[in-house]
Amino acid sequence: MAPRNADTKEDILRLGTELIQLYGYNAFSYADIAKNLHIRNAAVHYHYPGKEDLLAGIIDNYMEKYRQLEASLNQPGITAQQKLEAYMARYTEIVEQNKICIIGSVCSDYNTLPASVKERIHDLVTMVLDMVEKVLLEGKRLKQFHFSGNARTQTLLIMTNLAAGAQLSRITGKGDYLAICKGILQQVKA
Amino acid sequence: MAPRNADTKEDILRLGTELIQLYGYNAFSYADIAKNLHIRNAAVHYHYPGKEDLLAGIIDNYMEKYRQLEASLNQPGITAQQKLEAYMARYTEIVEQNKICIIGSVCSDYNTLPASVKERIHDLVTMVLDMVEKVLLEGKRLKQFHFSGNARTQTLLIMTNLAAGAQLSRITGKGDYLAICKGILQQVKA
DNA sequence: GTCTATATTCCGATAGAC
DNA sequence: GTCTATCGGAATATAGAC
Repeated sequence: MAPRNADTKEDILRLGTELIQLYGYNAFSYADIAKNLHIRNAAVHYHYPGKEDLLAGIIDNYMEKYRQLEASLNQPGITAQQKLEAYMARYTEIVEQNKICIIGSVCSDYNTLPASVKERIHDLVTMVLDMVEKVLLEGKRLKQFHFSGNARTQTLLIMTNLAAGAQLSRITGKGDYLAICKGILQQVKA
Repeated sequence: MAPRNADTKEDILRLGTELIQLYGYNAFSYADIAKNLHIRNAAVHYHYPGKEDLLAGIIDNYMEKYRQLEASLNQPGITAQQKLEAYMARYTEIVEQNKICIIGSVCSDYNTLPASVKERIHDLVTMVLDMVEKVLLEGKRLKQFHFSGNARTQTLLIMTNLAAGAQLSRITGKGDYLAICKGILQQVKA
């Protein structure tokens, strides 16, 4: 009666996320997941009927994690700089594991994805950009940040630095990524 | 005696490049190329025995194009800003065709590629970064550019803005990419 | 240099038993 | 919820004729 492993679905989600970040959406298969979790191909299909369902689940889960991070940062006493650094730390963790962020990874395949998944990706990107923009605006208002131009543009500059910085570090090494992080903070420092 | 089409190899290279930039390395097949060029699967294998050979050729060709661009810019009377804008224009052309740059595209699959291809990608990235850094240094020396921090870091910031900017524009629209371009020039303007 | 034909492997997916 | 078994299709790749 009790399932052999009640968390299989969660395990698939976690592993799928990892495989996308390490090898890309089109480079891993249900067989890879089955092998790693010591279950059969069919069991994966039970939880996620199609690969696109799995991708949708992974993106939803990624959004949820971001929402949790934002909630945990919305506490009195946390400065805008600390919030920005917390967002940056997400990318740093990724880089340290030789991964890239989900968005950058699926972007190569974006034009091959069904509309429903594209929408989810769009929602995820919009959400993250809005979160960071809010932090930049807060920092500027409290004189903790300084930047010319509007907050939206500065957000775009920072997030593209981080996303492609993670990608680049895979090719040229982590040093470049760290230089980028320093450069970002330098630019907005009051 | 004369081949039906002496430029088949060139056509394959051009189309392969396009498919990588539009759909990603793992999302297109030799069948796609054959269909589009109205030749057979086997003919593609004749010119490029394996898909990795094709990828290697595409990267080599991409490097050559960059070398040509740099050579065409190394003429008296061309300002550093004009050079930088010429490099940026490459990305803008890509964005207008809903493509992303080769490097960003293959980065998702990087960990699945053979060492020989990884080295080529590394060489390409190194070359492009060096080219842009040279332009930034020249601009600073001639007081055409202003930026704090070293030229290498500024190069990393700019190139990650462009690479991920192209990726992002696929998801949120070209407006964000254009804002990024304006932001880049704003940052280095003397 | 391109073709036909085919080999092999893998992939995503499903039916039906347990 | 997981299994065995299997299907249809697509991918990479090669042999050999023209």
